[in-house]
Amino acid sequence: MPELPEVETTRRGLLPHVAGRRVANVLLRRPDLRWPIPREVEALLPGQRIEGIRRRAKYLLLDTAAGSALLHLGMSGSLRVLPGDTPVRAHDHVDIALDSSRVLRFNDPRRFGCLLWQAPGETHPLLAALGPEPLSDDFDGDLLFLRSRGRSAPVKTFLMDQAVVVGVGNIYAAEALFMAGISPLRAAGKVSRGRYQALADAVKAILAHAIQRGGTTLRDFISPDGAPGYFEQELLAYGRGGEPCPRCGRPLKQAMIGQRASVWCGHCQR
DNA sequence: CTCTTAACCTGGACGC
DNA sequence: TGCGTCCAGGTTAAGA
Repeated sequence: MPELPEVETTRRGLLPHVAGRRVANVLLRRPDLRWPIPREVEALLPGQRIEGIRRRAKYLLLDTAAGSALLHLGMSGSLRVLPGDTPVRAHDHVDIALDSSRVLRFNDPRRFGCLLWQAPGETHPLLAALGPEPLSDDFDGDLLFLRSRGRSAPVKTFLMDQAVVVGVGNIYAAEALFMAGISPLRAAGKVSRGRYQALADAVKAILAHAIQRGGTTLRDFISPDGAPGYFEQELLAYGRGGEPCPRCGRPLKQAMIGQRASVWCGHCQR
């Protein structure tokens, strides 16, 4: 489900409800999601004051003096702030009850998400090898160009590699490549510096705009207050295989690239 | 290293 | 109505 804009939308939605609140209780309805939930979550989190929420790549970190809860929403996860007496629904796996009598509830049907722990001053191994944030000045066309030299994988696969740049998933990779006029099938190592500059600009523009629209809701993404995202209606390529290209009118192609459904225009994207 | 493939898991859409 | 198949926004692990 969530790429960077959806995770950032979640962060912004949670922040006013969570920052400064104290954790009253932690309830795990199952011991694991993608991985076992470490004992620190139950042992250390209760009683802590949540100082803030950070996002790194598609991860969220709930910061406390005792350490940080590290969350990933996987494909189907969502976090909501609800009244403490809200009835539990299927796949409500974790409750973090707050001293405001509300509860931060983690729902994840497919359980590809995770809840882990990062000790103060440490960097969790999952965060260690991540590439730069796409909306930061550390990310630009030169970085894509330099890191792609000698690589034969399709540029779409390269762009979705979280070690290259974080936050770009299947939706926004398709959109950015469409906007930049680059075929997703082209070998990453054969894209020019100038075209990578256009691609980096497209990534930044699309992610920033999607955040502004509250993310993309395809099936089930919801922000913490229950609102959907409104970017879906602006998607130009993703999910539109066979439809006319918005630029030239020819039918958009669809195929699997790196085991992910991909849509592009064979005329406008080279 | 880089690249490809399979796997994790559930639910919804679709075809018969 | 029911059942089988395929597909889904992510990521890791294993093997070549």
